[in-house]
Amino acid sequence: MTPEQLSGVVVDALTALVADGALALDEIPSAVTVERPRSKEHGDYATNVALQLAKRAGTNPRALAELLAERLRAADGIEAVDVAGPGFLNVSVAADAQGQVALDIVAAGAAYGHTETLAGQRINVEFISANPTGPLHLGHTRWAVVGDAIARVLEAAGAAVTREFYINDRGRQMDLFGASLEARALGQPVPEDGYQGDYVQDLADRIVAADPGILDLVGEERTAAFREAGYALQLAEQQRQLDTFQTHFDVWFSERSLHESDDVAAGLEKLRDQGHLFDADGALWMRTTDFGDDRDRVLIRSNGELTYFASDTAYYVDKRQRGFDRLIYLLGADHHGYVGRLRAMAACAGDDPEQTLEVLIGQLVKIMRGPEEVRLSKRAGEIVTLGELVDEIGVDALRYSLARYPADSPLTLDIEQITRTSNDNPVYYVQYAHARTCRMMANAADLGMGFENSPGAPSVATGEPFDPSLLAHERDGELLRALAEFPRVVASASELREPHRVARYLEDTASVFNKWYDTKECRMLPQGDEPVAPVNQARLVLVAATRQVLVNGLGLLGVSAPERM
RNA sequence: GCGCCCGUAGCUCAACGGAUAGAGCAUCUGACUACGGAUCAGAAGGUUUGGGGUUCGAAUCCCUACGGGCGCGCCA
Repeated sequence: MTPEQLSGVVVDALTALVADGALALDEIPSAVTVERPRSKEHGDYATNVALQLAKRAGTNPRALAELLAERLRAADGIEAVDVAGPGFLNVSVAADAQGQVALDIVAAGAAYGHTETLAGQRINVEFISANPTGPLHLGHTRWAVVGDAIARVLEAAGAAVTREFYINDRGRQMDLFGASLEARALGQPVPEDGYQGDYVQDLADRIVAADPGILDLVGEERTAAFREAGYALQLAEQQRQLDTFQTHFDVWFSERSLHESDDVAAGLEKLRDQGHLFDADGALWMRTTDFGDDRDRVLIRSNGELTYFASDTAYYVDKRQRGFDRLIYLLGADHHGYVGRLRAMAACAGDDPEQTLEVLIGQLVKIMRGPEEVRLSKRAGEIVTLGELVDEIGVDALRYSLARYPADSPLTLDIEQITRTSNDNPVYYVQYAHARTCRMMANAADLGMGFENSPGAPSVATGEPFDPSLLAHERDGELLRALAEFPRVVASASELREPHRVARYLEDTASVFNKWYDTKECRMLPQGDEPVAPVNQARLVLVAATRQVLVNGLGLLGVSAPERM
């Protein structure tokens, strides 16, 4: 029995109590909170429903709990119900109802954990969105992992998700980039505020090597040629890096394209229709203060140039016109000042930002090498790049290490620790547990254990179908409860946009599995010359279910699940 | 000055308002003729920064003080 199923049983019991007149409740909830208790003494599942509803029902929590307990004891699949503390209901599930979960998981396969909670929603997730003027760095790396994992989790909850990368390929930074490349190619010092890193020299050399004629150009034409050549190379490099990092975008959206098409004009027109634009001091403004921004914002400067914010506004309108219900932006903490004007801008465009816009602020990452902080200084050209991190740490360990923390908390990573291939790094702990399930299943197959066609079919070795009531050991129950929780973890990770919950859950589940494995009474394979018994077959289904959960969970984080390590 | 984020074990971090605040690392004890030991069992480590409040119940919500990070351009 899964938590969801138990929730349904409790709701049925409430409904029956109200129908019988034993309980006065104006509204019966459609679902109740069911938790996996920390302590084993509190049963398989616990619910606080009596504490939540007592006041509304005009009774005290213990009395309501007793009333409910009596009903629940009579329900199918429930072994025992206790009332504890201020009014918690602690429920023990019958072994066969619990064991059935393993079979359900194996039958669901890759779909296990998927829900329909966000079905029908079209969501755009924009993340990284770097300038194409240099390598992706540590900060981008965190957003690559978190943004992609959020997208995966939203998909698992049934949403239609588009991953989008906004290329800031317009404006002053691009021009500075071109000028920096040109200066390097000519052996001149790079301009004030230009790009300093060694990679600029490398790029300049590659550009000249590919097109020696570029040096014969003059003036702005030459600067622009360097800018465009550098843009192409850097963008391709970013795309290649993200590809090897298992982060794949559906849309690479160029800021320039907004201006080359009519999008900016159309976006401004829409805002004008809504009545939130005005002229002052020779510039065009948006009255974002109408919607809580702390100052109005300029869209067209008095010199006629469009601001970055004008692009962002047009981009927002464009996304909405492409049919997205909800736009999620992942921004670094250094951009949090931008949130207010984004929300106000959405409101100026006639939307309710509460419904259409969601800005997730990610905190910065500090990186250590043992006791030493690895200093990042873009000005001095010292940056830790995505490529370097992948080379040193590996895709799986790097992704996992960044995915297991909430994005809104500052993070310190120790390179020495996460490169260690021991259980210092939880990614190997989870992957090892998965590899172990694979080896066990292979061993079982060697003994003729296994199921043909479907796991409910009679076992090849015993001729008996899976009997869920044989998974009756305390450790079996612990493992089943952990596995049953997965869909709920995925759903909450998607609702809260917190994929780290999946990682924490996987560590917990791997730990429960390892404890189960270490329990002598729970051996899956027969020992010595013993024949294969139905209980061995039942445990094989449990192992197969564990493997499925670990595979599905690692998949949500974009981390591989190797069969051998 | 105003605004946002944060403060939990020695370190890095968990904990949809729930029961005795949990993991890993580091420290100390144990289990290897093993379904893969990259594992498991155990010890020790806490006034959840301080102080008020809200309620059946607060690390979590509100107020406040202190400490840390970041942001407040007709820059991008």
